[in-house]
Order: sequence, then C-alpha cells, then structure tokens
Amino acid sequence: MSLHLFNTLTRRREEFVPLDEGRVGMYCCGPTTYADPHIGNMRTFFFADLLHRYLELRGFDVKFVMNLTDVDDKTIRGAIRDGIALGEYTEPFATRLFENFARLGIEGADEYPRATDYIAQMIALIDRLIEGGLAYQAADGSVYFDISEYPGYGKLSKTDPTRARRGARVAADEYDKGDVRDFALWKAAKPEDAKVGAVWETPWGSGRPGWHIECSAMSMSELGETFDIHCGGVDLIFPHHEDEIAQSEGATAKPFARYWLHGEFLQLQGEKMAKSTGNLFTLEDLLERGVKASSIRHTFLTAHYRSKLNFTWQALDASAEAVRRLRACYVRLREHPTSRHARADDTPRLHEVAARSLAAFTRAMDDDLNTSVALSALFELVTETNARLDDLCTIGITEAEAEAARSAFDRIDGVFGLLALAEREQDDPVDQQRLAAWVEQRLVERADARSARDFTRADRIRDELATRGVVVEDTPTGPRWSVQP
RNA sequence: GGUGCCGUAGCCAAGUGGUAAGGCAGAGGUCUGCAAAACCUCGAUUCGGCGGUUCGAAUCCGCCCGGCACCUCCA
Repeated sequence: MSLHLFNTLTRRREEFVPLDEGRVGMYCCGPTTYADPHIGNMRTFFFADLLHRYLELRGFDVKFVMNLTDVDDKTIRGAIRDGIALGEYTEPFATRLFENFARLGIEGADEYPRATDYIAQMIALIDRLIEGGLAYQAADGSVYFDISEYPGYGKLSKTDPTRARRGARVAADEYDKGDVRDFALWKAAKPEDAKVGAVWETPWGSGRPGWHIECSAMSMSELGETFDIHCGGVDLIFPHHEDEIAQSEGATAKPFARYWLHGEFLQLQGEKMAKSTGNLFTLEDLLERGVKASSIRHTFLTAHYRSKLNFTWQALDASAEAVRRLRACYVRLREHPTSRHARADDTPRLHEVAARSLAAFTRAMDDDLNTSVALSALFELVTETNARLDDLCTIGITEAEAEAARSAFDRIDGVFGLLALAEREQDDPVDQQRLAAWVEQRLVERADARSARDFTRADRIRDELATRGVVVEDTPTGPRWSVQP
C-alpha cells in the first residue's frame, strides 16, 4: 500500500505521488509573529511536523518550509504601540515559537523564511499579475487582485464567486476595491507605517505587502512554482489559501500546490478557544500547571488531524498514564537481561509481534495519517512486549529478539516522538545521580530488613522513599525504582 | 442566509455497507510478605432520535434534536 492523503482541493483521499520521484516539497503556513503561540497553533504545527516525519520515514527526501509572517496589520500595530521597529517587535515571538517547538519535540522545518526578506520576490510576482491584467492599482494606491479575471477562483474553498456578497463587513471596508471580493496584493503606505520601518518602495508607490502574496512568494521561491504539499489550519482555506492559489496560478499559469492538507482546530473543554473568554492556553501555561509536553503530544495523537480535538485535563491525565506505560515498557525491554541463544524450551516471538505492529502502524499512517489507529498498533507492541518479558521472568531475552522489538519502538517513535520526549523529561543528570545514590542506599537497607522479615521497617523505608516521589517495585531481579511526578 | 463538519462505553477516540480498534478510568483474577508494576478476564446486544433503502447500516438516504466551524486577514 502507498501513502494516501486527504486533499482539500478534491475533498478526496488521494494517493500521494510527488512531482519528482522520491522528493517532496512541502510548505506550511506558519504563524504571524504578533503574539505567543497558543496550544491550538501548536496542534497545527505538530501536525505539519508529523507529516514531515512520516514522509521521511516513508523514504522521501523532503524539503519542508514554514514561513513566518512578520509584516501585516497586527505586527505593524504592535510595533507602533510599543514604539519599536517592526523587526524588534516580531523577533521575540519567533524566538518563543522555536522554544515551544523544542519543548514539544517538534523537529521543525528546513527553512523558516520571513516575509520581510522576500519583498523583492513579492514585487516581482505582483508585477507579473499587473502585466497579465489580473491586478490593478486602485485610487487609494493599493494593488488588488481582480477576481473577475481569474475563472478558477473558489476551487479550493468551493465558494461561488458569482454569488452576491452579503454581510455588514463589506461596508466597513476602507479600501477602494473594484469588487468587494478582490483582495489586496499590496497595500499603500499609511503615514504611521514608516515609523516602524514597514514601508517598501515599488514601481507603483510605497507600501507593504498583502498577507496572501507573502506566502505565494516565499513558497514558490523556496520550492518552485509547482510543489507538492501545502498545509495549515482549516481556517486558512478561505480566503488565505484560495487567494494564494489565484495569485500564484494567475501569475505562472501553472498548478501551484498539488496537495492541500488542513488541520482541524483544537477545542478546550469542549469550547472554542478564544481570547475574549479567556479560554486559551499557551504551552507555557500548561507546563506551569504540571502538564508534561509528552502528554500533550500523546493527546494530539489520539485524534485524527482532520477532527476537532477536545483538549481536556482528563484527556491529558489519561495521556500521561499512557506515555508512562509506554516508556516503562521500553525501559524494561532495554534493561532486561540478554543471552546469546534462546533456551531449548523457549521460543522467541517478539520478532513477529514487532513486524505485525510496524505493519499496522504503517498501514494506519498511510491512510491519511490515522494516528489513533497507529497508536493502537504501538500499544499492541507494548502489551505483547510486557507479556513476553513476564513469561521470561529472570531468563534472558536473546539480543536478536530484544533488538527486533526495540527497533520497532524506535521506528514508530521516530514519527510519534513520545519516547524521545519522555526521556528528555527525566530530571537533569546531576540531580538524578544524587538522588540515585540516596535511593540505592535506602534500598539496600530495605533489602536487609526484608530478608530479616522485618516488614514494618521495610515498609517504613518504602514510605519514606514515596514521600520523595520515589516508587519502588519489587521484581524477580530485584527492586526497581522510578520517580513519579 | 450560504458552505461544511460532528454527535460511538464514565472520559478521550478509531471504524464510513458485513456484524463495534486502542488509551485512560472501573471490577475480578494471577503474581507479591503486603504492595506496585505487568499480564489475563470482564464492560456499548449497540453507535443522538425517528423513519427509509438493503439479505445485512454506526456506516447510505430523509426528517428531527443537540454541538461546532468557515463566509476577508483566526492555526
């Protein structure tokens, strides 16, 4: 089976075949750097990262580009308000975005083009549109895309451009557009724009770019005029992506992005995330409340990317437990004694289990990144591995069998990134060592007490360890301990 | 008003015509000095409601109820 992805353009699941065999150009609409990203933004970027990782696992050589919109109404407004240059205003938000990526284990893109670095390309693109008769300069000095000259308009969002517009917003429009549906490619400079350095000279006067043209210029500059995948949040389908298609294909007369993928929104406690109601969390907010980044990753994975995800505390708790069990199994596998050969009365079986899980994982991910099902494949591997180690008890597992299971875990985690993140979440090495020395000493005392059948003292030591968050488990090979939050 | 999505066990969530994955929580069991962990077993005779199509529907169609999203710059 091959990878199939749901293409918003056709509203169908399609086999993914890149333009150049083995190579994929992928673009994700990044954030506007005017505020710290919230957890909903992170879901979308997580989704793009997941797609990126899976394409690489599938053997594709991927070039992944995510832009940063560092000039638009909001960034200019913010810079003016703070009395600083545009770049000075936007850069901290970009920095924080990357910090968030690191905390969440999002590997990120190969390139992060900033809109302000691509002004020349935008101007060139707009020039082509004007020459082609698809754009015009209005009395206000701004340049607009002329929808009436572009017949394909509406093909992504399935909107009918001939339908009469309605709504009060039109009246509030402050620009001199020929048609209310026309959108700005270039916005004429306003006096205050210059104060923050948000003005560029062009053949048709000074100003700054419209939002949509930024993405067309950056994506085509980095990936070519036709490329494979364009993704982002569902809210971008209209008008952003619709307009990107119109202006890009209008200028080049070539297909723009071939597959359009859109990630659904995240809801908090069943409600829409909104600043107005305070129903909004950033990654920092969640971490401060003791939520682990690995729990968030797991919660993201439980739902399909095209479904709304109900983000609840209960779901996060459930995820924390699921990740704990996953990691415990992986660690147990790693620490289980090994032997060179299987005993005569033992039949290794994890090779087969690992192969089956991996196949189920791949089948699910091939089906439009069905992470819920892919996750069930991983947990089948967990259950089977634990059962196998239970059976072996103190008997060693052959290195080959252990390796088969371990490599299946590693391969799946190369996409999910749960184990890798959980590993990093362990306490820092220095503290860990100091604690370990203390715990080991207490465990020796407890072992003495137990062999003397002084269970009262043994339990007292265990309780003492528990107050420090150390949980002791007695196993056939001796006590094992771990730190619980 | 237009377009589209969703409603599956206590919670999260797959499944889109062939008789309900998985995770968390819960119950019982094995193991244990007691635990913990792990494993095993159990849980929706049923998929918002009512009709219809079909040999057969959670899956298709209609209506209704409930929730949500987009409709000019919000991931």
